[in-house]
Amino acid sequence: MRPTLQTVADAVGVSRSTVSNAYGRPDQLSPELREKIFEAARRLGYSGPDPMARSLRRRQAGAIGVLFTATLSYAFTDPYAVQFLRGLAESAQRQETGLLLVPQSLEDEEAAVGAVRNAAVDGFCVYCMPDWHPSLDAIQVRGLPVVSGQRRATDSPDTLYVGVDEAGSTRIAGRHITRLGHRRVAVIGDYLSHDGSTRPVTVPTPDDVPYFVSRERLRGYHDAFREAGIDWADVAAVNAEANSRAAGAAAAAHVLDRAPRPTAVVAFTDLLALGVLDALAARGLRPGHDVSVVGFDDIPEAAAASLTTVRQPAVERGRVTGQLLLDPPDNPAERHVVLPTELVVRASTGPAPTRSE
Amino acid sequence: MRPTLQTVADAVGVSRSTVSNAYGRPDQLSPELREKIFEAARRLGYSGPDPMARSLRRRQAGAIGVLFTATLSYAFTDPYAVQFLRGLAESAQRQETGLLLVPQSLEDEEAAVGAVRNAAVDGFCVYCMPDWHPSLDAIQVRGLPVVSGQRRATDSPDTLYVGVDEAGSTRIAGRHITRLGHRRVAVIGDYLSHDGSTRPVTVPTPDDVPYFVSRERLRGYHDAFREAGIDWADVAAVNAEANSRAAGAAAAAHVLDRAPRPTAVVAFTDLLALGVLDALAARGLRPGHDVSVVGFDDIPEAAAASLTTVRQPAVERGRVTGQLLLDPPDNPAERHVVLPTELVVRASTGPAPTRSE
DNA sequence: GCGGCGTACTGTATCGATTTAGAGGGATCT
DNA sequence: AGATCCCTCTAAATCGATACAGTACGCCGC
Repeated sequence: MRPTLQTVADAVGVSRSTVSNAYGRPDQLSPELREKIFEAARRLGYSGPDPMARSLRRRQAGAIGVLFTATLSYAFTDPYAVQFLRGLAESAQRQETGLLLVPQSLEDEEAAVGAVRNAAVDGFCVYCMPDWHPSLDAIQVRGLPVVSGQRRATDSPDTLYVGVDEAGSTRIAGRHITRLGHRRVAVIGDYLSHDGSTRPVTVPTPDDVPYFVSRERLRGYHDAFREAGIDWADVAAVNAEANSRAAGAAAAAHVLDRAPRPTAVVAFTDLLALGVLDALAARGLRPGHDVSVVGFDDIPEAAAASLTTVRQPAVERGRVTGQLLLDPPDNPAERHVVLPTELVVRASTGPAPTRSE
Repeated sequence: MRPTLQTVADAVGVSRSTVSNAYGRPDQLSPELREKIFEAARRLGYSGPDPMARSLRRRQAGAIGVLFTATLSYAFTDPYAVQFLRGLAESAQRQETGLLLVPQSLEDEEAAVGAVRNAAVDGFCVYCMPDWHPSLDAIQVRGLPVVSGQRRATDSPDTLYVGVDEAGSTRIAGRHITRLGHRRVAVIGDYLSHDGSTRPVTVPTPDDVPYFVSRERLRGYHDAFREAGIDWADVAAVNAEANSRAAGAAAAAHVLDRAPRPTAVVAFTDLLALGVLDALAARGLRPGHDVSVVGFDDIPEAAAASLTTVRQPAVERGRVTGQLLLDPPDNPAERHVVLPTELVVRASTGPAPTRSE
């Protein structure tokens, strides 16, 4: 049988409490006794208080849960997500806390909810989940601190928020496009529709989009385009089945190969925008010349590809998320952090071509 | 006070056990009663059995711990690590298990050991830790299943292993280099010396290297070079302070800027090799022409950079690791998995230049 | 009418620690 | 000498659940 506190206590001839104190509160006993206890522990092969028992008793898990869309494995293929996690990990490490990646799936919602309910964590970080996903409700019920980068109408007012002004950012990006003279534009985004296939969709108004981030980003573009007198009905919208380069390219095909080709394509993420660039390259079209392209995030690859994009502080966002989660401030003002963004203009955007085709 | 099993049991008028069964063993009670219990739970805001209490009682945590060198955040900057994690995550998800990233640090070993001791997990995956790190011993003491990609003399024979034939792989890469006629070669690797700065080091024999993977990779090159009649004392070795592109470039500077410039540089990872390519570019030297470069891993960026490298199955390695961890086979033969590697020859290697400088 | 059996549920011990109040005893102060 | 205090250490309650043995009860067959 594996040794427990009791085993060690008996061996040394002290009480269980004293052994516990030896590990957790060195000031509660004499250094000699403490050393004697450690000695016995070593001899018996006792590796310190059992983490689960300790968690139960102290009512804290020493980990924060991170939710991700789609398969857990997907999280690692998005450079933006990776950066975000980096920041989060930094904060966590400072507090001797681990990161528990909670497997989430879009297909098997039951399993996803189960994972949330069973996660031994002190708080959750919601990274990117569509509004309708039941895991979000399951999290609420757990009653733990939650930091989210998105908002839903049904969210508890306790939910902490760390994000950016999504709509404001894309509004500025949209104005950049319209000032360059573009009037035939297309939008490519994930979660534009509830059904996740790559195909053109009709989005009567941004309010219809079922995922916060996409909704807000669309709203910004919608507003900017309207300001410039563009009829929303003329703006092509294509849903991408995933936030990946390949899906971006596939979505781009739907707008690039059709009669009046748009002169500008705005994408909701850099990964999608890079896919659009791939699609342009495949057709011999010059980015920023024949077709302007805008992304979002400013991942490292964006600079290399000369992609105009909205920069948001990925690592910082993760870091702040971690801080809020591990030590939630009481002051309501501090519970809602909006980080700055910046439009980074590169070569992928340029004046609208004067004559088409 | 938050509701517990007891609260719900009292509300419905049944025993605690029955409520527990309602969640964990639906076959133990009538569907009607089960529904009644869930109804009450919902009404009371009970979100299901407490994960920590459940973990304690069932003696299983529902998570596996992943250790990484250096700061936890570093894990995400290495594409190879990301791929590995992807595979691991896939296996874990299949068993409804989460991944707990256990913060490890090289500076604060105390904290690192503490993190290992406190991790509520069912097993550990050792990804890349220098042999001397005390966390490795701490893991042994925990007595949980461990899958490692490395071997130490002091490792318990129970340790599961998933890896590749490191020395065999670099031996083949080394022969590739010597067959191309290279005789002045340099080696760049991390953990070549115990002290982690970027600088030339003297490594009398591969056995002196304090980290399994580096030791084995060095051994392969050592053997290949000796086969070709190269004097080991003439092989320049440079330690890289980290497994990063920047460190690779910095290390390369030490060999490229010195009198008889090597005609080939072999690096222990693709990340380091990409750094070497950067260093070549900065000096106007042509890879595969003036200087040949070899990496290891075959990360996605390697193909884009035309880097000759050893391909090892990253995702697969993660996947197998997960399987072994969650369901350790009894058969000793299956507890030791060696995955295949392959030398991928690209443009970064070519015949040794006929005359120097 | 009684043994045998299956279903549906209960009671109790247990998982391994932490915490709080407090006991015992020597040193210090008055 | 007596009161006070501090320093160590102990005892008992508690954290929230699960496993297992056991009970109650209805039903079947002979």
